[in-house]
Amino acid sequence: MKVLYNDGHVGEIDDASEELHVIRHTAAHILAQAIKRLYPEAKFAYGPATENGFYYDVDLGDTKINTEDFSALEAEMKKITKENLKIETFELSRDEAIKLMEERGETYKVEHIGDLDPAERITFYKQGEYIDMCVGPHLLYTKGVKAFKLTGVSGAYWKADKNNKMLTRVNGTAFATKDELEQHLKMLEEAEKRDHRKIGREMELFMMSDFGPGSPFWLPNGMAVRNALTDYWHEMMVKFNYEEVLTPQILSRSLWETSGHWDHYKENMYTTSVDEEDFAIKPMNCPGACLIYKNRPRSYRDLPLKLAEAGLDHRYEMKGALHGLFRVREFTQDDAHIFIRPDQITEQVADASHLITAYYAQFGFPYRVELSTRPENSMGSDEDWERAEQGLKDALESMGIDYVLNEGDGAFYGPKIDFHLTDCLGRSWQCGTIQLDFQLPHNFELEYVDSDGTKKQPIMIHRAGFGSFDRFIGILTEHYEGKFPVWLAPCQVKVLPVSEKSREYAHEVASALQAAGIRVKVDNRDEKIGYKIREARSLDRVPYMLIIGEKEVEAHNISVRDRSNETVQSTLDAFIAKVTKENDERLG
RNA sequence: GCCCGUGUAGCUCAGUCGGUAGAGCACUUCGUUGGUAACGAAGAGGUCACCGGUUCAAAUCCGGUCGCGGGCUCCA
Repeated sequence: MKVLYNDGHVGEIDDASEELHVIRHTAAHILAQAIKRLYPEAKFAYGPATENGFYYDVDLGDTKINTEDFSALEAEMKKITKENLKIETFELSRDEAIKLMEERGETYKVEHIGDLDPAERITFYKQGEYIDMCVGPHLLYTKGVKAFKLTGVSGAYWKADKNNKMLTRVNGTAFATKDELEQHLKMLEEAEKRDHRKIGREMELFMMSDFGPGSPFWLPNGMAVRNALTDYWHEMMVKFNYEEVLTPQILSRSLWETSGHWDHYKENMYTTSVDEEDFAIKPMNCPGACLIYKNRPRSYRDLPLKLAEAGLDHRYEMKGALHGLFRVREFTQDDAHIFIRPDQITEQVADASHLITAYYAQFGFPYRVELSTRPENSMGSDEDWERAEQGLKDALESMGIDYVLNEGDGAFYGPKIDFHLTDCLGRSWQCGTIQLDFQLPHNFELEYVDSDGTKKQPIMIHRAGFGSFDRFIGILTEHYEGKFPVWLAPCQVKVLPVSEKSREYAHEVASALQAAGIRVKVDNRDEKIGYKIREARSLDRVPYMLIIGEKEVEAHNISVRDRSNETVQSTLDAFIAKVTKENDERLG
């Protein structure tokens, strides 16, 4: 595909994702041009291509745009592509650029020029009457944007700073072809169908109440999933040689002062006062783990000390940020704190990585890994950081894991590895994280006696695999569309008597399943079999239905209908063996 | 917290110009005893989110609060 670079030369790009980026960027300009035609008072801020489309931030004064205006806006954009305007580029000196933008009333662009490095070239793109300051590259003609759609309007702060003015952000997406756009829109529809808030209601997994915004209530079915996931977690903790602990919910202010949370995290913490002393409900589990470490003297022989905690944390999140199970105000982390000697970094980071990748293999999630290194304003010595970063790299390389390096993106207390899983719709979620921490061992004056008898400071690893049980169940719900694998399904087998004549036998069958540790329910209602099947399928999403009628009573067997909607005859014992085996699948 | 939108029965939604509410599903009861994705009938269920204002009269118009949705910001 041919593109126009900002020095005026026409180049060729052949990478599909780069092409898409240019198409979307040009679409953003076409959007701005259309906005300017319909709203002449509009002033433009930024209008980039993004991962999923493009947007333009615009100041419309007191005018409001909403989705009802989109058809007019899209029609104007369509018109601009049909006009097939030639896209041209030119360069101006700083003063000329400011003059041009001032003439056109583009105050945000003028401010932007002021923020640029004085040495930087200032280039413009022009199509018809529309001129935008832009580094490009762009398409050669507006006709090159063949498939686009406006997807929403929202607010966005100028320069993403909440102290600045709120601008109007018009979001859209564009693709190389109409087919690809259609496919994308279908994916969004599919995502809506899988929304865990909708499925959670249908399957009665969890509920929300206005009495506790951002705090899920776990209903019996959701609790069954959660317990199954927790059982799996326990098994993995044993397998990976962790010891499980539980630390208190409410701890004194002085602890949070020591950890630094009182100074740096207080606005997210719920605080209370008892006996004229300040307390806080824990937003994290690490300070508690540090106290356990300090409970007695530690030897170098005790390390690594691997403490796992399914810790319930409370964090005040801004109400606009709350979203189903994905973003809540109380959640249980699958947390762990690993206290190690400096020589154990590589080995223990690799161990934690093995655990996290084992989780993702269990659920069939592909994943990618990012390593974030020392930021500015970090604490600790150059030597510590270098050793820690090298340790993380060595661990990943020893496992043959490819990773993206984010220079300067680490926490102030240490470098970290993030695991981003990809669900069945191609959406990415950061769940697993491994963070090295020099700060808390320092603040809490943690130490161990080394082999030479001297006291040394351990390094702490924070690590989570699911992130939180709550959010992970939300992700799993969408990933499986509620059709959980047998071992996670809230109801594993639903027994459906055809009529009253087979009820007694149905209950016998159910009792046998229950005795075998299988989660089973009987649909006793006075309804026709087709009705019961429909509900078990579409609402409960059960892996197995047992159809029990007079034929089964007589033959003393069962009819098993699975998710493929095939029905087979089986003996009860054979079916119990099959389900039991599937229930143990996670143990492998 | 900010921007935009939104709030009517458990769920999904109608409700015109202001005249104190409707459907389907779910629920209850009765009838039906059925064979692989919705059996029939009847009944019950609502301070129209909440508070205030305008009006003879408010689900409807206005203001505020709260919740929810999509974003921003932040994040497990």
